[in-house]
Amino acid sequence: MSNITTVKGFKDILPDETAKWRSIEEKARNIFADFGIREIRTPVLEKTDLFRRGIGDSTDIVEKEMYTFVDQGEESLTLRPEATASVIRSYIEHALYAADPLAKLFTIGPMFRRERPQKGRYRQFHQIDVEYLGYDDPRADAEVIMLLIQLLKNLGLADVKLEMNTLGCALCRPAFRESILSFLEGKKEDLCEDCRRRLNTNPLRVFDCKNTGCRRIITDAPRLLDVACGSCRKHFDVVTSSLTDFGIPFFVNTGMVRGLDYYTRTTFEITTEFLGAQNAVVGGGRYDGLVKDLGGPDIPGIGFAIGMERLLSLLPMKSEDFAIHPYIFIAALGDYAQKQAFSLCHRLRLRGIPAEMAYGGKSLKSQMKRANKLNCRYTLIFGDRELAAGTVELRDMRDSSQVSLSYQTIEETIATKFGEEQTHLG
RNA sequence: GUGGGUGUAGCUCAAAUGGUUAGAGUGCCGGGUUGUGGCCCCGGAGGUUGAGGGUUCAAGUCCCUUCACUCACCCCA
Repeated sequence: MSNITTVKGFKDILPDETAKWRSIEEKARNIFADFGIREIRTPVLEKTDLFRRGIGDSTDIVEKEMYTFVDQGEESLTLRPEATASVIRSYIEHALYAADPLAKLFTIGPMFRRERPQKGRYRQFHQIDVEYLGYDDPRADAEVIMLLIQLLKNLGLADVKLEMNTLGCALCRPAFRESILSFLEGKKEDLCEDCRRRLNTNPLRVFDCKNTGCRRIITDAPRLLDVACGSCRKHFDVVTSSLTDFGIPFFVNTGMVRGLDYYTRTTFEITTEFLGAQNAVVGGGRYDGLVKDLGGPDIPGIGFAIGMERLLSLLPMKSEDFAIHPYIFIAALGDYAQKQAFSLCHRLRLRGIPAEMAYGGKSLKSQMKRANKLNCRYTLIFGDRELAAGTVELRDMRDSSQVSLSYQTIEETIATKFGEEQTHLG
C-alpha cells in the first residue's frame, strides 16, 4: 500500500473506541469538580525554550525526544512533550497567582515525544494532567494522591501499586548526590556500561537500573530518606501518614527516580505488571522550584499525569457497552412511502428520537437486516399498501411482535412510547 | 539510536521438503420468502502474497535490498 498513512507512533482513535475515551474523561471531570479543580487548555505548540528550561537540558526528553522545528526561519517551536511546563507558563503569563494564590488545575490532551514506539508507548499519547499551585503543605500532596486513587477506583482499575519516594530539596539533594557518587566511585568497575555513563549525567538513575549486578551494588547505597534534611523528612512523614489514615496502601521505593529534573520532595508512580516494559500508568511529584525557574514568583507546585493509552489498556471496558443504537428504523417500500419515511425520520430526530432509515429502494429484507445490524429497538414498516389503508406496521425487534397503527398519529405514538421507555430506564 | 520477531482478502489466519487459475473463517453484498431481521443453506465481490531486485523451467515459499508493523534496550505516561 503506497497510500498515505498515519505518522509512525501516532494512532487513530476509531469510532468503536472514542466512547471509552469520553467515559474516562467524564469520570475524571466529575471527580475534579468535587475537588475544586478547574480546567485549563493550553496550546500543544510552545517555544522550545520553555521545555529546555522547564524539563531540564540534560534529560532524555529534551536531549532527543522533542518534536522541534524552526517556524519559517523565525523561531524554534516544540510540540509539548508534557503538560506541566505549559500549564506553569500559562499560570505565570496570566498572573493567575495575583487573583488567587492557590490554583488547582487540570488539562487533558495529546503530548508528543519522538521515541521508538512499543507497547504502551506512542509518539503521540494522551495525558490527564493535574497541577496544584501555591500549596506548600504536605496534605496537598496527600490530597492529590488521594484524588488520583479515587479516580482510578471509579474507573474500575484494580491491581495497581502506589510507589512513593522523596527526592529531597535544594538543601539536602546536592549532599545526597555527592554521597552517592563517592559510594559508587569505588565500585565503578562492577557497574554496567549504562550506569558508568550515569555517574556523570544523573547518578541517582543507578537506582532503577535493571542489571542484576548493579542492583546488588545499589542495595547497600545510602538512601535519600536516611540523609534528608529535617523538613523534607517531616514532609514525607505527613504525606505517608495521611495516606495511611485513609487506608491507602503504598510502597516506599527509595530507588524510584523520575526523569524530569524539576521534581523535589514527594514523587510517586502508579505501576502495574500488565503493561509490559512500560509499567507506569501515572507519574507525579512535587516541583517547588519550577515556577520560579520559569520566571514566575517562588510558588510551590505538585501534580501528576495519567497516561490515557496505558490506562485504557488496563480497563475492562468493552466498546459494545458504549454502542449507540437507533430507537427506531423506518423501512419503507415504494417511492411515495420512501418520501414519507424521509420526512418522518427527520421529524423524529428533531424531537430527539434516534431514528434511521435506508435510502435507495432496497428490498424489505435488506432493510430489515440493516435494522437488525444497527440493533434498533423497533422497526416501522410501511409501503403503498399500508399508506392506502392509513396504517403502518410497528415491529418490536426483541420479541418479533408486530402491531398495526394509524399512520396519521404515528409520530406522536412513537414519541410517547419513547418518552415512557426513557423514564423507565431512568 | 541499537537488537529480536512478523508482513498473504476489511479483520483473524492456512497454503509439507519451491510445482498449475493463493484458500478458510469472519465481515460485506445478494438470493433461498414476488413485503419482514437474527439461526440455517446457497451464491457473489474482495489479493500486483508490503515493495524492488536476484536464483530457477517454476518463487507466497530460497537469496539480497528496502519499507512497514511489533516487542525489547535506553527512557518514560
